[in-house]
Amino acid sequence: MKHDANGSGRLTISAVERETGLPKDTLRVWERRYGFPQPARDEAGERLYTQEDVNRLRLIRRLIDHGWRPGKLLAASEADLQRIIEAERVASTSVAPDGGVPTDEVLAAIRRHDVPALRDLFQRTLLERGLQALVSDLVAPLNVVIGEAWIRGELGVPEEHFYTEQVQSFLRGTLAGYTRPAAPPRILLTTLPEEEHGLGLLMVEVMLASEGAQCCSLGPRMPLTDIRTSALTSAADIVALSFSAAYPLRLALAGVRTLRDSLPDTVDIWVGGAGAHERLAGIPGVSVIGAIRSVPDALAEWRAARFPDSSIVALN
Amino acid sequence: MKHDANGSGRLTISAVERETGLPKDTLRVWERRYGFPQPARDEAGERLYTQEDVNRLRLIRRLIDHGWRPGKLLAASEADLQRIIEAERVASTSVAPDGGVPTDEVLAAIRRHDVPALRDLFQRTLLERGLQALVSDLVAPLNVVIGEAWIRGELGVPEEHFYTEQVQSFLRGTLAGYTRPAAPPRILLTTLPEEEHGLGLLMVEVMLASEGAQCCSLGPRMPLTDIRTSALTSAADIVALSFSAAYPLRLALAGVRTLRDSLPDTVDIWVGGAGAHERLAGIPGVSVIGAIRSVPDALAEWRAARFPDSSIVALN
DNA sequence: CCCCCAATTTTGTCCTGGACAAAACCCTCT
DNA sequence: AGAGGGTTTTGTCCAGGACAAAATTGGGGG
Repeated sequence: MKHDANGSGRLTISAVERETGLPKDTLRVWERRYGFPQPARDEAGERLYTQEDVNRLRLIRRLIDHGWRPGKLLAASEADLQRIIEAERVASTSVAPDGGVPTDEVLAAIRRHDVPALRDLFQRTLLERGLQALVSDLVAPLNVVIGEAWIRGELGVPEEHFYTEQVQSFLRGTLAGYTRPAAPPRILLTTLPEEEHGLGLLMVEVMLASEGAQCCSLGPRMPLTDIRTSALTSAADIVALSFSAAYPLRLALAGVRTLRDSLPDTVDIWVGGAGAHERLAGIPGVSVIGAIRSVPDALAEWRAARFPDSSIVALN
Repeated sequence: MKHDANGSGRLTISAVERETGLPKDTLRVWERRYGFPQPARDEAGERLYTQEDVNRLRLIRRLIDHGWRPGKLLAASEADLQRIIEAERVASTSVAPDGGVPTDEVLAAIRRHDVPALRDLFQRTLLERGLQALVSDLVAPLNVVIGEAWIRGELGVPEEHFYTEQVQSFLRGTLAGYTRPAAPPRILLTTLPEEEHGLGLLMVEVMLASEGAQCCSLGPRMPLTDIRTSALTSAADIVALSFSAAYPLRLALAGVRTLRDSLPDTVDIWVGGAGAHERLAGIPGVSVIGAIRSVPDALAEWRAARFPDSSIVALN
């Protein structure tokens, strides 16, 4: 059992895996193929990375997530990397149209870790425009803006976590204080095991709950077999899954197909999020929710189909 | 790039790592040494584990976390394991005196995925006994009970997720609606990257916030260097870390030591949770919070030391 | 011109089997 | 009973080879 922390401030390979999210195997194969990083070794021949290595690896990882190829990045000099970052900055700022969202104000608050400022913004938006608008017109665009700021290096990991945490707290809090007469459908919300982002799920839950649906969220990272049993025991009408953009389409297709086959036809499957590709809609019994704002429509449609004459539909 | 999901329902080694939390290296060395698990192989010679394997590995992991030795467990027959579980049951039921916690009622509600029942219970407890008692006298014991029930096979993964999700929602909701005049200290809450359980963190946040401290939670899984920068930019007085029982002491020691070294002496470090071993208290400038109920005392102590004559202390 | 399909390169993950240090355990001696 | 020292257990690391999936490139054909 080797230890991680080491008086000299050097990091072992597992510490680097932890800090960067890059698997050990990948770190070793990069070293073998591209000569970077090239860590020192301790007496036992084990790798010792510098903090410098870690910083650069994080940057490289960010750029890979944004479509750059590892080979390029690992062969790149420091100057090359700076040029690439500059290119990214230009590309993203020209694309993002912030429709009425106080982008700079929010980014500043996040950088300051300013809890009250964020909560005020959410609270104000909630009171002025309502819960659904808060989610679809403020939180959803903010997510995009923040993702982009992160790529440009203007926000770090903790800032992103901080933001996510604040949004989740606020939405959950609002949800908790908000009860309506329960109406069909019963909806089970979760993500597949590789998907650990729970914010999208919560946003959907808010949209659904504010229409009176009975939501039961299992949180993220649920194994397929467990989703199945859970849907059956909770007598769910709909299973809602959320996919982030980073989720590989192939895995999503495979997972949703398997789930579809293992659930009765009476249970619908809804998929949403940036990673919910159109092709998922090709599977019978699976609906793709294109944008968060269209959740209420999808719900109304479901109700109209199942309870054509009921007042349930009129509820909304 | 091998894929995880596989039509036949078999799992690759990385899928098993994900499902059980056991590193690939460990899975391979167990196979080599103890002959379990002994997965089939695909055409390429890669391991394919069964769902059965995963279930047993999960159980074994739980028992290791409870102090059993891997060698025993991996050599054990199915009957041996049952006997060990039985021993655990006896030990746990005799130790855990459920002081007024409606254990059976809660377990039944969880099995039914009964959202209203759980919320009612929390709401009732909140109104009758207050927020801090809700956390320390209901949620904390329930966590133990549910962990034990899981070991005995009476609850599955989705049930545990469901419970966690409901508790988190309720606590966050209550917290969101609860504002007090902000007082020192400023506290940064998070967990180290290997620790993904955020419930303990939230419980601490509730205890602290209800004493008027300024909490800033980053959620779980924060890299060490980011904790450092974040603590500095948010001018935190205290960094609070949570460790579950499964967290290896060695890693906790190493992580906390590194963090301690990288933060100024004016910033205290508090560690709590079932994995917060006494030995962590040996590091100067690190306090171990033994039980969730002692959080308010620790806070009062901090205030008394920093603001001996201030009314801040009297606030509580 | 664009779209689709096949060949090629890139890239991440898996494999084996050996090694070793830290942790846990066990035994003895005070 | 507690401290100290030896032994066993256990998790993590290494090298370097292999290979399949993804991404890219290079044609044709509509």
